[in-house]
Amino acid sequence: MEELIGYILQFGNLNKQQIELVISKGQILQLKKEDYFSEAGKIPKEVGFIVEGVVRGCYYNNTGEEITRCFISENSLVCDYVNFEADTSSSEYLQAITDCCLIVFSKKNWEELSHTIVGWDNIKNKMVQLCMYQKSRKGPVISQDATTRYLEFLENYPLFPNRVPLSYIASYLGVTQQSLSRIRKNIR
Amino acid sequence: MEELIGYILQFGNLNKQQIELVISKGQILQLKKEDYFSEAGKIPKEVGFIVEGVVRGCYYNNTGEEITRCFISENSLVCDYVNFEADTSSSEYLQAITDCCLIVFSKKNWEELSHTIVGWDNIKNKMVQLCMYQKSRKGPVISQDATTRYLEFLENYPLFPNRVPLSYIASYLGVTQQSLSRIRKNIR
DNA sequence: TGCGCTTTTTACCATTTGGTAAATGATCCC
DNA sequence: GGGATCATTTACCAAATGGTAAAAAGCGCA
Repeated sequence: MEELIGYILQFGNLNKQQIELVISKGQILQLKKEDYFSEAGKIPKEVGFIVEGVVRGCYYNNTGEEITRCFISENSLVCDYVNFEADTSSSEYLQAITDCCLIVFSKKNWEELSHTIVGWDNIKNKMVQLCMYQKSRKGPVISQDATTRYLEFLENYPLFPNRVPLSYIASYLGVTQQSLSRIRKNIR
Repeated sequence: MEELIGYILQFGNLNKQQIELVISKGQILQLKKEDYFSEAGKIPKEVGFIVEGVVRGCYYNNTGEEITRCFISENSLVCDYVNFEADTSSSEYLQAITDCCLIVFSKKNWEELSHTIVGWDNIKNKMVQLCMYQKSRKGPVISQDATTRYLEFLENYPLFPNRVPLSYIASYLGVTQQSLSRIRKNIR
């Protein structure tokens, strides 16, 4: 749990008792590679924090193709938060792409923290908003060519090429597998 | 101010007195076409709500090219909110691309609403998070070809081609002006 | 109205990327 | 270990997009 606490304390202060309370509300969840954390068409039921592993956000476009929209790895929240809050159904899947260890909070427990810890809402919203902000900044830039997008991807996620299949990275970058394979070859 | 109040009440309830308080903290701001609402490298000082007009988010990439990252129009918040909250400097410009009428809240006034209206923080955070969420969903999809991106842009922003220059739309969609012009021609 | 300026369109060709298919490489399971 | 399955690379050609340049259209202003 230390990772989670360290993460939270970036956004505000909690005393020992409050930290204990947060810990008591979280549960360990192990996901196997390919397991879903949440699914398109369903209402997200939990907020997660990734202790170990990589999760991707993905959906199927109107031609049935599977598109990877984002990658989320250690020390980050994972949740379709707007739909979690509003009890509305999600439009994407959140899927483990390696074996993962998460700390998860049920909606009930997550809300109880708001009621019992003064200042929790402030911390919570800063966390959520920073996550959303970073997601929008770390993603591939549409006006760059595919090679540049891949090079920037490597800077943002240096370890990923070893951890996740090429096909996921290709769809994330908006190119075909073949093109990405060619780009890799030309870089060397 | 009715537009603003209608917008806010989507996210929670306020009584008449509270509505008056919100109104009293907002100020009208008229922007001329090409004026900046906030600038890269500076700390955002205000939250805005667009009553009339179109604003774009843009920045200069490492080759000095100007990239339009998003469009924001009527009945929407406009603010680099994470940097506004954290008093950190923004990485992009928010620029009026038509004459605009905004209602703006200084940081001081915005924070006073939190202190004086119970439940304001809840409303505020829902507004901000929905804005961030929508921005991430309305944008061009990198895995689609340029024609599809333009067609979806037209669905999301049907009136824009008449209101904003082609060059902004082109950089938003990640294509050159020439390509976008050709795409327009082929669609007809 | 006519001039100068900016925006948009068009044309040409070079380059990048996609689609299809096959070959190679890696992994899993029996 | 061997065979089946999946992931990645390579090749070939077609299609889409970019770069440069010039023409046409639109717009503000005297």
